[in-house]
Amino acid sequence: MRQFFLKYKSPILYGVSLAVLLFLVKWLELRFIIIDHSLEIYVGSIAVVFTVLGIWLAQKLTKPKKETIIVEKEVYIESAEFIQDKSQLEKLNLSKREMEVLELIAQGCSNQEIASQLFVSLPTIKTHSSKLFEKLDVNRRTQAVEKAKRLRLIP
Amino acid sequence: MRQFFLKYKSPILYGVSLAVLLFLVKWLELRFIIIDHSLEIYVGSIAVVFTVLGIWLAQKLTKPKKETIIVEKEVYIESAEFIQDKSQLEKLNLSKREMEVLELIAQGCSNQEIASQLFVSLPTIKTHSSKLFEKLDVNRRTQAVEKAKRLRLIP
DNA sequence: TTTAAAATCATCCTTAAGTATGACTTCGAT
DNA sequence: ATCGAAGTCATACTTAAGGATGATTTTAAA
Repeated sequence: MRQFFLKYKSPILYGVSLAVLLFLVKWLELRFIIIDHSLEIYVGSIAVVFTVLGIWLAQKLTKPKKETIIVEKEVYIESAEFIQDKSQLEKLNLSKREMEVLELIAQGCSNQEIASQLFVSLPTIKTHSSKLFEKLDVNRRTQAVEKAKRLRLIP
Repeated sequence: MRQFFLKYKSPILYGVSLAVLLFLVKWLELRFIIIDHSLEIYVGSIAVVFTVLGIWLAQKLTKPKKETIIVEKEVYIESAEFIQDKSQLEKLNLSKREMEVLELIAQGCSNQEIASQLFVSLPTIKTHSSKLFEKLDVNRRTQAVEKAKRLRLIP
């Protein structure tokens, strides 16, 4: 019994409301029909009552309108590819040549090998690496590699 | 003029609708009042019309329900966890001490620093690193680090 | 066009790194 | 108990790396 009521709650309420209203209408009809010139009041009341009923019905029956608010949530994904940290690169102000030398150092090349690969002399590479170490605030190539990887300058 | 209409669209529409309805009511009043026993139809029509009006009003006036949608924004980070390649480790047959030295080399430590950290002498570290390089088939610490990372011996 | 940064090369010097070899100890496995 | 691997330390030597300084040339920007 209770379950039945709960299940058909809305239709029952609507039915009861309608019955009450119709009774009210009939009663009003009897009351006001005998009083001349009061039809306007009667009709106005009906209008108001049924407008309210309509509003109530609409709120009961229609699905609530939705307004979407988009919130961005950061999801961390481990990536196979390497993404260079451009901001760090700017901060450190490494020149193109210094960056090349850094990459070759990271690959395990000796200064002589780097010099050969870049078609310059050994002292040139020494100068580059010295300035590189200064900018990275290190004093050994292994430290430079470790720091560069940590700062995401190289893979 | 057009802007004014757009701004007050809803109130204007409501006003017009109301005027039309009242006119309709008046007209119906005149039509039906002379026909006896048709008051019920008249009142019923009024009820239906204003119920519909109520529904329409409710839908116009109800505030939309806010719904938050979380959008995932991808942020790339380097892999959090490191998985050591045990099979490679076995193949290379690196001793415990050699592995420790390798890790410290990768961190950018000098031989002297490694010696101090492991509480042994500098020549000992040199011996270890020499054997390490031999096993890794390299001849510089930077190459050792590069190869060890490539073989997934160290992060 | 001038100027500053980048890139090049050089020299001198110091230190770190790497190679080779030998010796000693410890410890687990045969 | 013996053997070998691992670990330790030492010496001597060679080479690479790093630091300091100066000079020249390119190149890009003010």
